[in-house]
Parts: sequence; C-alpha cells; structure tokens
Amino acid sequence: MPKETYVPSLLSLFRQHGYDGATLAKISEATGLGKASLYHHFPGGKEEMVVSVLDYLDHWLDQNILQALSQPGDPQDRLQRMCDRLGEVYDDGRQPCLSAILLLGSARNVFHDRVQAIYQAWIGAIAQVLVESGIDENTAQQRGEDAAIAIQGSLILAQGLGNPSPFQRAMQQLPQELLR
Amino acid sequence: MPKETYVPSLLSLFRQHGYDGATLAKISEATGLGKASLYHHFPGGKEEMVVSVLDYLDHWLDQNILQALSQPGDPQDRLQRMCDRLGEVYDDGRQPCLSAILLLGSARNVFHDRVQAIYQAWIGAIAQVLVESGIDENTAQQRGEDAAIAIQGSLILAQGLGNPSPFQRAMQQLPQELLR
DNA sequence: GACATTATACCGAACGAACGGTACAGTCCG
DNA sequence: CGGACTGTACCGTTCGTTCGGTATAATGTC
Repeated sequence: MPKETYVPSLLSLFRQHGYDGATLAKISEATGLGKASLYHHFPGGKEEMVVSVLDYLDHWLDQNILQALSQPGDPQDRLQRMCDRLGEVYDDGRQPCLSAILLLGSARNVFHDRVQAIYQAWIGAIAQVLVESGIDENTAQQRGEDAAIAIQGSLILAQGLGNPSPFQRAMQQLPQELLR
Repeated sequence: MPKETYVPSLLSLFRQHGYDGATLAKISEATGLGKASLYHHFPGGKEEMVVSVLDYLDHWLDQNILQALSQPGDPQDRLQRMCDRLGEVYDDGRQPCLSAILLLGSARNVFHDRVQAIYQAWIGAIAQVLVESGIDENTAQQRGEDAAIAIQGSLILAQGLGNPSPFQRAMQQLPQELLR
C-alpha cells in the first residue's frame, strides 16, 4: 500500500500522544506496519512522518477551509461553513489541534516554520472574507487573528475542562463575532 | 538547599521542552544537580517534579491572580491587574503556558485533574468579579471561559506566528471586553 | 509464452544511544 | 557522631534506526 494510506493513522496518533509520546512502537501498532516497513515508506523516520501529516493537513486546509472561505456568496455563510468543517476535524471539540501540539512539544523548532505557514494562510483567508465585506485591512487581519485565538483557545479549554462545550460555543458565536 | 529552590528551573525547563522532552540529563544540567540529588529531593522522579511545579503554580495563581481579582475596588482595575500579572509570567507572550503543554503532551492523563482544577479556579474567580459588577451568573461563567480562551489562544498564536503581539493585544482588550 | 530483472512492499532481528531510575560509598556540616 | 546531601557507576528498558532478506507483482527481453 502507498504511504498516504497511513497518514490518517499517523495524524490521529500524533494528536493523541504528541511528537515525543508517539513512539515507533505505537506507530507500528497503529499502522499495522513493522518498524522496518515504516522506514521503507518514510526514510526520514519520525520527522518525515510528521512532514507527511503536515502535507496532508496543508491539503485539507486548502480543500476545506480556504476553499469554503474563498467561494462567492454571503460572508457569514462562508464563515459558517468554515466553522462546520472545523467542527468535523476537531470532533466538536473533543480532539486537540496538531499544530498546537507541535508548537508546544519539544519538536517546536523542527516544525515551527510549517506551522507558522499554516496559521498565516488561515488567518489571511479569513481576513480576506472580512475585507470583501467592507472591513478595513488592518481590522480584518486582527479579526482573523481573533478567530484563530478563539479556535485554539477553546480547544485548549475543552481539553482542560474535559468538556467540549467551550469549543462548540465558540464555533457558534464566531461568524457573527467576526462580522460585528 | 531545599527542593523548592529548583522548582523555578524545573518550570522553565518543562515549559521549554514539554514533559517528554525534559529528560533527566537536561533537568540535571538546568538545576545543576546530579541525578542522585534530584532523586533525593524528588523521590517520585519526573512525575513528582511536575507535581512540585504544579504546587508552585497553584500557589502563584492564588497569590497573584486570585488575590488580585478578589480584592475590593473597581472591577476593571482588578481585571487589569490580572492581565498585568499574566504579562509577567508569560513574558508578554513570549513564553508558553505549562498547563497547555501538560494538556497536549503525552502526560495528559497523568496531570489532567490538576490542570482542570487550575482552570476551574481561575475561571471561577474571573466570573466572581463579573457577578459582583452586576452580570448574571451564567453570562459571568461564560465570560470567564472566554477570558481563558483568549489567554490560551493568544499564547498559542504568539508561539505559532513567532510574534508576541497577539497576546499583548488580547491582554490589552480583555478587561473591557469582559465588562462589555 | 518463458525467463530474467527490477521495483515495491514488507518484516524479524539487532544496533548503539539514551532513557528513567537505583546502589552505594563517600563528603559535608551541625 | 548522624543525617542531609552528592558523585559515580551502573541497572534494565526502550528509544529511533538500520541491516539483511523475503514475497509479490510488474516490466523488459527473446
């Protein structure tokens, strides 16, 4: 099987255990592949596995978030679609965000540039929607950051409280908050 | 020297490298203590070290945040004092939050209860201020959660963008946002 | 069609290094 | 003296990684 087959398993594993916590033993178990086979698909080892996951995430972001935001129509609807998609990936707040995990773990230095690029693209796309609905450039950029803050913060809090409702509430409020 | 002496070094180390990433070798180097000495002060090993740090954080939260919030005076001033204190611990957004790190790493299960208690106490204290300024109980609780979301989210984003300004802006806006 | 070659996918076993942790013989100091 | 503390050497385990090799299927060659 091609290596892309195993990326979803890897994503789920890194989300659950973090970079250091996702040992080759666990990865082997989760993918059903022996350690040696993992090195056939990912010669660069763990690091390449994460890179593959980030590639996958880039693609997902492009196909879901950025696309939902950039298509024509009512700005609030477009933002709402983004929130719907986010609810899916984060399982309504029960699953943590990989980019935050990579940022806070010991792997920070290794993947920081990739994660930064993801955040920038995301915030930029949100800001673009707001600009199109008449908000000035600077405010739009700040609101884009506010959106990222609300999403990441509510995910953290949902994890911390062991209760997904902060995320759900944040997603519910976000579209109108941004266009306020 | 008493073991409390080394807690600040431990805090800084766990913030930098996470739980898994903070190896005994690094801990030994950071504290200037040999392994034997570390195990003399912390017989429970790494786990006890984190517990000590969490005790320290509990105390800090009590002496700084909770105290600043509970003392009499103008609600907005009290919230402003909290934000000032937060700016100090997080070095104006340049340092990550340990509780978030413990939540997202592989140590989640081990320390989740302690972290949960911290968040609950914190949010409760903020809500209390809002209640005292005439906001109804439910809204106050939600706003308390919003505060936690803004803090945690802006810290993540500051890390992700490699730029502390989202945190600084969030801290600047927070007091009036909560009393809006 | 028959045969050699190559590419892809996979695995068992083992590697050295580093891990968290311990045993013990001191050394310091009241 | 006696207890707090520490340096050194070491334990078993697990880490990420690599080696040597097999099975299968596709591809090329005559």
